[in-house]
Parts: sequence; C-alpha cells; structure tokens
Amino acid sequence: MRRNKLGAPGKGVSSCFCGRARGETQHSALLTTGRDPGLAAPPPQVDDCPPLSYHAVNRLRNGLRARNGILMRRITMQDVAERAGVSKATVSHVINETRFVEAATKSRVQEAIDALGYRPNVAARSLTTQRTRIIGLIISDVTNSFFGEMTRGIEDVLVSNGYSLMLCNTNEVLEREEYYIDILLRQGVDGIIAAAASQDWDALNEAAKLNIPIVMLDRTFEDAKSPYVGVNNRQGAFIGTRHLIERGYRDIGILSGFQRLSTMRERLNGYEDALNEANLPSRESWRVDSPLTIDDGRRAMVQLMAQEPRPRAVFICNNLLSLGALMGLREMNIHCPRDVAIVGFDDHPWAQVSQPPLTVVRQPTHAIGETAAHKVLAALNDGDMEIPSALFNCQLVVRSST
Amino acid sequence: MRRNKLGAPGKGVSSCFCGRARGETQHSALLTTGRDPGLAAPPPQVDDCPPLSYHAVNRLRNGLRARNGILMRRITMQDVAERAGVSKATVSHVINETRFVEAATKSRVQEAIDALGYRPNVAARSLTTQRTRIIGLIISDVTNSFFGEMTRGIEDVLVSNGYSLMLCNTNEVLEREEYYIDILLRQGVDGIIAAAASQDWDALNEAAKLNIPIVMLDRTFEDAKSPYVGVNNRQGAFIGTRHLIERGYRDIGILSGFQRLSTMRERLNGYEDALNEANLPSRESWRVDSPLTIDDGRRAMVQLMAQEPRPRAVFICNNLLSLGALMGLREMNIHCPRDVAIVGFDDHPWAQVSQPPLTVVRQPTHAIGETAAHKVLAALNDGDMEIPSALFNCQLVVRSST
DNA sequence: GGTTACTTTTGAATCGATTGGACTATACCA
DNA sequence: TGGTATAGTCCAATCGATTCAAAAGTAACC
Repeated sequence: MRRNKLGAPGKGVSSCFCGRARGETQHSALLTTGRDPGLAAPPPQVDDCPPLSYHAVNRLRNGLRARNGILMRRITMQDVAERAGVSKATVSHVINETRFVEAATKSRVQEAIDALGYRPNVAARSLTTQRTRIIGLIISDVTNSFFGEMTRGIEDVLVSNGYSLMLCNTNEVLEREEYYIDILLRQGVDGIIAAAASQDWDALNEAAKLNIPIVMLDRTFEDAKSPYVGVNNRQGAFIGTRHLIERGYRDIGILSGFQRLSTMRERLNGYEDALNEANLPSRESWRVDSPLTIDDGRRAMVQLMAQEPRPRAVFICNNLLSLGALMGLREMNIHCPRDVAIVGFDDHPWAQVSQPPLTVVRQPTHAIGETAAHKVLAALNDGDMEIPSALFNCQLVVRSST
Repeated sequence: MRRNKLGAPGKGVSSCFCGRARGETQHSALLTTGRDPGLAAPPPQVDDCPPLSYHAVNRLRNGLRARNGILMRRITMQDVAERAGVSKATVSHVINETRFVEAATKSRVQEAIDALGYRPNVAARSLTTQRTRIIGLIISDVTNSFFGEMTRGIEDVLVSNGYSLMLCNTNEVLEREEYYIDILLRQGVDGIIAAAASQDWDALNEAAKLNIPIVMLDRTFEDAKSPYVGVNNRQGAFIGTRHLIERGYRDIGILSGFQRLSTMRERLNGYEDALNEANLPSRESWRVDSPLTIDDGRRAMVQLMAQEPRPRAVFICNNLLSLGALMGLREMNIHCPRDVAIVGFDDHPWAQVSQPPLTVVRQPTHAIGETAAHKVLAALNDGDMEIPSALFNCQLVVRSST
C-alpha cells in the first residue's frame, strides 16, 4: 500500500501530491506542486505518501495545474459534506430541496458550500438524472440576422429558465445537420429546436425515438411529428404582394428561394393568391428561384431584370435575397422605386437606411424564438402534453421602395 | 426479490416493463408498454418480473416513452459488449483507439455498434475523462452582426475539431456575465472564449483557477492573463480618420462607445493619432460617447450634429452606432456626404446598399473567430504552451460616404 | 516441459452526483 | 412502559463510461 503509483519515471509529476487532504480542519482547496511537471526527470520519491488514484494522476498529467503554479483540486460534494459534518445525501437534499432538512443543518451545509466555493458537476448530475439542461439549436446560419434574432429570443428564455444553448449552424447542408443531431444526442440534450435543412422526418427521427422533444422552427414539412413555430408565410407574402397591387403595380415578379423549403412554397402561394385575387396573370419567367445567399440574390435579380418585358415590381422572399437584389439593381443602374418597386421579406434595422428604405413584410423574430423555447420547455415539464404549433402573423412595414 | 418496485399505485407505469432483454439473441432496443402510462389506475401486477432499478423507474416516470408508444431503452456500452461477445473495456478501446485490438474483434465490435445504433453517453465519458469537448462563448449579443460573424467563425473551427459551442449573450451586463461563467464552469466546459463585459480579471479568475483555457475575444484589459484575439483598433481608427483628412476634411468628430471598453479607448487613440499627425485640433465637444446600440447611436449623432459649429466629418466607432447615425442624419435631413462625411467601423453587406454606401474600416470577423477557436484548442492540446495573442490589421473600404 | 516474453482481453475501481429505503431519535398516546 | 408515528439523516446502489493492473492466451526458446 506504500508504493506510489506516481513514481514511474518519465511522468514528471511530483509524487508529493498526496491526493485530498484528510482531517477536519484541512479544507484548503489549494495544493502546490514542488516542481514543474513539464520536465522529464523523475522527481525524488517520497515514500510516506498514499497512492494516488489513477484519475488523480491522469488529471495531473492532463495539466489541471493553474499557470501560477497553484493546483486546484475540484471540490466535490463529499468535501462539502465533510466540512458540514453531514452526509453527501444531506448536501444533495439541501442543494436540490428534495427533502426536508433542519434549518440548522441546512445553513451549515450552505456555509460549507460558500466557503469551499463548491460547484456541482453537471456531468455527474446528468448521469443519474438523465437530464442535461441543455437545449440544442439547429439553424442554417447565425450570421443571417433572421436566425440571429431568433437565436437571441431562444437564448433569453432558456437562460432565465436555467437552461443552456448549444448552437449548431448547418449552412443548409444535410450531412452537417445529421452530424449535429448525432452530436446533440450524444451530449444528451434535453430538447432540440430545429430550423431543419432536411425535407423529411428521417434526420430528426433518431431524436424522436429517444423521446427528446423537438420544436420545428421557421420551417416544417409534411410528415413532421413536432410542434412548429413560425409565421403565416402565405399571409405574409399575400399582404406584401397585395400592397404592390394597391400601389398600382400590375407586372409583379417574385424572387424566391428553393421550393423545397416549406416557407418558400408558402410564400409563393401567398404571392399567387394576391395575383389571383386581382385577376393578374402570374408569369412563369418572372418567378425566379435562387439559393438563399446575398450573391445568389444579386444574380437572380440581374437575371430577372434582364428579361424583356421585365416586371415593374418584385416581391422578394428573404432578407439575404433583398440585400443581393439591391446590389444587383445598383449594378444595373436600375432605380428603385422609379424603375422597379420592391417588397422584401424579413425586417432589419438596415432596411431603414438602405437606398431606398425597404418596404418589407416583418416577422416577429424575437417572439418566434421565445415561443419556440417556451414550447420545448413546456414539453419537458409535461412529457405527455400535446404541444400545439404557433403561427404568428406577419406585418407590413411600408417604406420608400414601393 | 420478486416484489416489483413499479407496483406502487398511482405511478401509472406498466409493470410489464422488465428492464433489459437478456439472452444473446434478444437485442431489440424497442420495448412496448401495454398501457398508456398517462392513466392513473394501477396496472395489473405481473409477478415473474425482476425488480427495476429505481433509475429505470425514474426514467419511465419522467417520460422516456416515445409518442408513438414505443419505448426505446438507451443503448449502453454493455449492450454492445454483450452483442459482440467481449467486455466493456474492449469496446471502449475500439471506440477510442486507446489500445490495440485484434482486427477480427474490432470489426465484431463495430458491427454491434452499428447494429444497435450505439451512441456513447457524453456525460458518463466526461465524468471520467474530466473533459466535455464543449467550449463556452461569451459575447454581448449574437444579433450584432460583428459578433454573429465571429461566432460563426468560432463554430466552424470547433465543429471540425469535434467540439461543441455553448452560446452566452451577456448584453454587456456584468451580472449576466458572472452568472454565465458560473454556468459554464458547472457544465465543465473545456475552454472559454470571451468578449468580456467586465473590466478586470475577477469574473474570469474563477475559470483561470480551474486552469480552464480562456481566450479574450475582441477586447481585453490590463491585467488579463490570457491570450487576446482581435484587431489593431488604434491602427484601424487611424487609417479611417486619416482617410477623412486625406479627403480634405478638417473638422472631424468622433462617435465612440464607452471608454471602459479597451477597443473604444484604442479607437479614440487612433483617431487622435491621425489628428495629431495632421496638426488638427481635437475638439472636446466633438467627441461623443454612447452606449453601443442603434438607438443610442442615433441620439448621439443628433446631439453631435446639433452643435454649433458642427463637424464636417465623423468617425464612428461601431456598426450599430453607424446604423443609428445614418438614421439620425435622415431625421435631421442632413445629407451625407455633402453636409457631413462618415467613416464607420465594422463592415457588413448592408453598408454597400445604404444611403450612402458607407466607407468603413473592416475587421476580418470570421478570421478573428477562427483564430480564437484555434487558440483555445491549442491551449487544450498543450496545456503548458504559452499561447500568443493575435492582432489583425484593419482594412479601409472606401465607398461613397466620404 | 518449463520459463520467459509478448499479445490481447478482461475485471474492477473510479469519476461525482441522485435517491429509495432504512435507521435513529424524539414525541405522542394508550 | 411500550408501541407507533414522525422528523431528520445516512447508507449504498446506481447512472455509463474510462483505464489500471492483471489474467489469459500464444509463441519462442532452452
């Protein structure tokens, strides 16, 4: 029992590190090493030192050594229990309020916690409780202000409920989405909020089988088995397009994203609803689909405006496309709104200072995020409750581009 | 040993759920419950069923029951081991490549993993390894495209190295920052990247004591003990201001953020460097500090332009302020660049389509994020290495506002 | 056949919490 | 006095992995 496991040459960790301090009064969490563990020469053996657990050794080797040379052993519940003179169980019950504990005991425990700066280990807790208090968020790109603002709304709600957010940007790449879902499941997230890149339930099904609540954000698809939070895209596109009609435009094109996204399909529908209502023809060649990036938007707008005849107004289905479209018009020296009017989808502060300030259909992004977060939490708190979807209405914000 | 712990009335969970399937050929992960666990009436007792662990019971009660009525027990390493006819240890070694395993054994294990759809439990792994492969990111607000883009850069690097990102928005509120740091430490993050709201090392010191690598993002402060990744703000402000001078402007004001942020102090310095170089006076009243929001920027700009005499050019220290400033000018009917020229800090696509398109000092946001991520990972991989700070240069992008 | 050396696999301890059941002490009542 | 109820704690099993030390198997050589 005397042999010191740290004595092996080459490890370079001082064998003076004797594991935890014993005795009631020694509760200092700071232990110092005499030598720099980075060096290769074996330290002198000190034999009246109990062996270290391999975990302790491992931690040492892995560098749990503060740069100032002071070692901080992790404070565990056991330390708190010893200092307070109670059992681990009691400490746990104080922390989680899972059982009644006498006031005097409770305050002794609390003092010990404060004095030692105890911080529960979430991994250990998760192992028993099977919950992590982490929610995974899958979106295409935080850089897109639309997703950025939703993310913010989600995070606000989560943090005020004691949950953390794990962020995953898929860039609309299916493989990346699948990869992330796998990662999130390994991490054991309690729930997932997803603006899915995929078009079916397959990728999310893994999560569903493990009964992890899922909330579909922004988009959904036919066979989705989860609540959906987003806007009424058809209504949004409808009011946007109708606004153009009311302003007297009759030749109205649409710059849309790929139709595999439910949002884009619905927006196209709303656009056509408005045209139909006004008995205006919908011209095939004025309907341009494009990937949802600024540059693709620019190209698509150029393509649209190069046509003969060309539309006098365009409904644009996404903020990145709008931005690109403005760039395209600038390139072609086409003036907006004189030569062509524009209504965009998604509002953002810059739309107020663009040339021209953009008329847009606004989505309540922050509220959508908040709602989505509330729904995952609701599902977590009551696993059996059917969580209804939430559909927000869009709002028309009229500026100078129409 | 025959009594069934699930028999307690009111729990409403079928006692037919007998824990894991035994025997070699039964490896189906799907177990069905006969009744809806949501109902209150106690199910009939089935006595030849071994007792469940209280954890199993707990999980059941907590609703690990897929909505389609199919229960999926979590697949553990033990299951894989049994199916492959080896021990847990061997499975672990196959997965982590920690020891040589014979090719035949290895492939048997791999088959079992695939067949069962085994997914390691990160919490359990973290408990022994003391690592989580999670990096915490503390920023003020993802909604700010500057942070959004850095976040993106960080996430890209992390994910391609098998790490996950936990996102924390502090809104520049100190308490929130402290709260988050505590949370991150409980979660046991491996490292932290922080655009700190605080002005000293206190908040981060907790993390430093636990020897968790920290990278300061965008800002730093005097006593910071960690590497810093950001831009040379002084140089950036210098070239921006000098550009104004070169364009012939002599009455140049500055719209800045609070001087407690290192970035803002440096930018003010750069601005003054440029004025000094040209022997231009720096007028106290043309130096306006403002909180970093769009609306505050608008107000500050209005205040600045209401002065008599007023500056003929303004250097603006942040993208939100620039946006607000443009709004303010629009309100006051002041034309840019005719009445006042503007150079902003931070570039963003909308700066190309604003009225007027903005001349800006651009920071390589994505690269900053990537570098920051690389630095935490480097610190993790070699705990003893001194990680140097990285300072990027800014780039002037001339558009029409000057 | 026995010893040694090496390869491959396994048993069991461990990480740091949670929690059901049991234990102890005191109070209350008959 | 003895039995029961209750309040307050504690013991020990458990979650699902990692990893040390050692066992089991195999080959080589005398």
